[in-house]
Amino acid sequence: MNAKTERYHHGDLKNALIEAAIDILAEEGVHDLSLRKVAARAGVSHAAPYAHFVDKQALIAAVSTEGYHRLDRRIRTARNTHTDDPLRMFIEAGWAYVRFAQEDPAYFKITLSGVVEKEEEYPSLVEATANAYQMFREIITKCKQAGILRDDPTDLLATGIWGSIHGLVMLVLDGQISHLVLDQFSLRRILVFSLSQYIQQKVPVELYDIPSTGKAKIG
Amino acid sequence: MNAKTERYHHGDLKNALIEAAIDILAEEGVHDLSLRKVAARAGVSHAAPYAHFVDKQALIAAVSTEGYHRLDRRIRTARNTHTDDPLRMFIEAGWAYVRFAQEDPAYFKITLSGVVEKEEEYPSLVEATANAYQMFREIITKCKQAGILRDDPTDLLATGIWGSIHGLVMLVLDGQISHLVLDQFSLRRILVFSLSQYIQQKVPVELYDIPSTGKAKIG
DNA sequence: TGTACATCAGTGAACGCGCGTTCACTGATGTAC
DNA sequence: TGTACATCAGTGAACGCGCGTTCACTGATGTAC
Repeated sequence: MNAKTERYHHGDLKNALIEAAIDILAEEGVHDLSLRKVAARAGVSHAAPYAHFVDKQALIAAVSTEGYHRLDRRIRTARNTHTDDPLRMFIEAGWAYVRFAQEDPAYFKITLSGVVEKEEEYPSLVEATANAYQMFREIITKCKQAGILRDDPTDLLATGIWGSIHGLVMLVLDGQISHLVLDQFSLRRILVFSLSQYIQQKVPVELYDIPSTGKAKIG
Repeated sequence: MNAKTERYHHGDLKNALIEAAIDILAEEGVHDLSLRKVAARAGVSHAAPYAHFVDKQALIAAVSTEGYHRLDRRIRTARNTHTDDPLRMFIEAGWAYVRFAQEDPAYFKITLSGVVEKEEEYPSLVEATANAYQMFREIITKCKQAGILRDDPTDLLATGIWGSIHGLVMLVLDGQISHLVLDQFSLRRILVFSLSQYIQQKVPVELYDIPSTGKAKIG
């Protein structure tokens, strides 16, 4: 199916439009996202999107769905990287959420800020959100089994922890956290501090540092 | 100064415009807030606001400032009502935040979502945010002294706890929390659960219930 | 108290803009024979 | 392989709309004498 690219007039306008929208979000923000700009960026006339989306809402729903997929993929990667160390898995999963938000604030916000009004009309969006939440639940279950988290109801833990991470991210993105605070404590540090309130054992100091992407190890 | 109402053509258009904006936020949401609607609602022509605000941003900054004042007032009330019971004070302060957001989601969002771009140009807004944060810090300090909270840096505690409450609220307002979860646990219950992660003693069960506004007491 | 003038809050017409959406169309591709 | 037709992705003009902002003005209030 991928080989079909460029087959028709454009080839894969639908996905090109989604990508264009994501680019605009990254470069100009939520308030400058319009169907006309998306079309222009994809190199088609401003009426072309209507061949693929019934209206603007539908495009946004598609963008949001893709956002959940990407977020899901990132957290899943963090989980799979640390299957043998649940504590680390827990923290890196949260950190993946923070990084996703920081790297593309407008995209993160449109994905998670419930801009889509009638969510039930977009089944793939509903599925994407459910999948992401389900994976998050699995991480929590694993941590409960490992004794990292207390044996509280998973949904209660999930909601509290998600809220903790989400709120921290939102406050930072919206410039609500004073520089006086952010100069004292890195975002990573604040995240680990928040998460450690839920953790039933001492968190090793090295987890307070942002993990390097290289493979170098000391010792 | 209050007696001056109705003195001039309108009397107190500046504040009337702020109130009109708040009404529109409550009834129509953030996306339907325009200078023209605000003016119409206040009963003046659409150019009249320019006698009091240099542009739309300035009006929004004033609305946001007033939002911080109201939020501040609510939390302060919760604090003053429970000076002799720090644990309760802590939880009711958080609950005041949640209630404020729930009662007027759009107003809460515009106040806390950093819509105002050049915040430093609006000193009274900066002052309002600083005051609210300062009061929150005081509550936390009091709880540390009472042994309710651990002796971590106040700013770290403040940021973590604020993030916890804020994230929970945002996820609920944006419809991200599944009904399957909200049917199991009330928002109050989730809030107390989140806060109790920070609390260094057992939280009495009755705090899981929403406090009645009446003065009736059992026993 | 009365008149002349200054101040300034609020008016109403006008501006240019970008928006979402529609519609008759064009023209490239796919399909039947 | 070649022709006729159907399909449908993309075009471009047009629509009506509400927006933020400006500007010359009006008319009520405050002030000086």
